[in-house]
Amino acid sequence: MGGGVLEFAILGLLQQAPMHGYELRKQLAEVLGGLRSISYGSLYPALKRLHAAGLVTTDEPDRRAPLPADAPPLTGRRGKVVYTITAEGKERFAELVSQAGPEAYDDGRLFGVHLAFFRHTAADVRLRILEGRRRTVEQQREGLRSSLARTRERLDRYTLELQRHGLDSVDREVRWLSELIDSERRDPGPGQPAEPQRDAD
Amino acid sequence: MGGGVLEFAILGLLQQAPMHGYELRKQLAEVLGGLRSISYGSLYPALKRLHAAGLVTTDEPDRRAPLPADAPPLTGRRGKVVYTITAEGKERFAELVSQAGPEAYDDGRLFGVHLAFFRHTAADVRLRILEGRRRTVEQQREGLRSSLARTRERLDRYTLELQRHGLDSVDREVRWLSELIDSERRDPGPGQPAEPQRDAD
DNA sequence: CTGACGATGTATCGTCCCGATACATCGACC
DNA sequence: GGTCGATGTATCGGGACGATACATCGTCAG
Repeated sequence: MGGGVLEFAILGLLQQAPMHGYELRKQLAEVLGGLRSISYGSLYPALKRLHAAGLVTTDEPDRRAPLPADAPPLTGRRGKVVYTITAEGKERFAELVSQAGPEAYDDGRLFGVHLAFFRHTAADVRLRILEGRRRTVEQQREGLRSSLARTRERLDRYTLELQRHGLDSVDREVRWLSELIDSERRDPGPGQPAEPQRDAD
Repeated sequence: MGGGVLEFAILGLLQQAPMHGYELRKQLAEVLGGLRSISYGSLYPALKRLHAAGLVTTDEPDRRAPLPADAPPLTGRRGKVVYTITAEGKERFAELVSQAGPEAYDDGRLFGVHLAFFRHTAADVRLRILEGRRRTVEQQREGLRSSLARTRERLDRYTLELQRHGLDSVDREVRWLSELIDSERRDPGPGQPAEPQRDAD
């Protein structure tokens, strides 16, 4: 729940269709940045937590195979397990998707998941998340800049290059976000732009 | 030891001067990318492991203060602890610094630490690490490229943008590495270019 | 003088996540 | 009939993190 990046992403994928863990993992790798693929050591515990919380159900198929006593160890015949999102799960996902506070953009991974499911997000929330993310990254950039300015002389060439490259990446991220924001403002797409917001909690 | 990114970085910093944990943390944040600062929940366990392995010693100062019995709870008077690298620690650091295999560049964080301590690294090892890193990142780029080509139609605008940005970052990293490699080849700096390597362990 | 505050400083807890690994089934191809 | 690779479920040990508690020190206001 606290971090919960994975749970969020899993709910988002299961929203679209029920899936096996294996399939889930592949989709997850694509959605979450492409490089860093998710490990089973994260996935199955996350699914277990979601199941315990009643947000997904498992469609455990026939493990009623006879299995005669001639196979001594036989720790427990594995079967394919299909995970399906529950009504509560959909509710939770809708909640998560409408979060527009710092928790939605301060962590880059969480921001990535939000972005991946932006089509389930209202236009005004999208805009606030993008702007929040830009502010966060801009602050990082300022931190890096001043740190680099302070230590410029004391560092060797390689460390300097590393920092310069990092600063450049952050700079590009800001520009990328700015483009997204502009484009979002020009064409808000589906979702209410800045609606009532009267009876929010 | 397996991962051991932090241990490596700590040894590298202590190589230069003995330090407190607090100071270590600040320096670490600068060396390791600048953005992601290290947490105490990582730092102190790492120091404990290093201490247990005999790679650092602690200069625990006077905790022989009287402390009369009028302070009931008093879990155990904290004192500043200065960490100093041992001869074994220096040895271990020298080993780590001369690793030029996949473990040095497949993990980006580990590569970052290697780069941060490149001035302790022989010129030929530097070059092999940089080239290895470039190969790794190039493979990531190809993976991303083909994945993007495969799924281009099925993805919405935001996911697409995320992947495009990711691909762009990876692409820039390759170019950055290429510049470093060229520069390294033009001016190898200190360190033997392709030396004996006879009596390694 | 005193007390509040922020920087410095050490340390642990619960939890998430990861890499490695084991176990298991299935189709294809030789 | 045998092996290989893709599919598939699951656990283990350990590293890293955020939050938090505890403790010391200088400083500046009242």
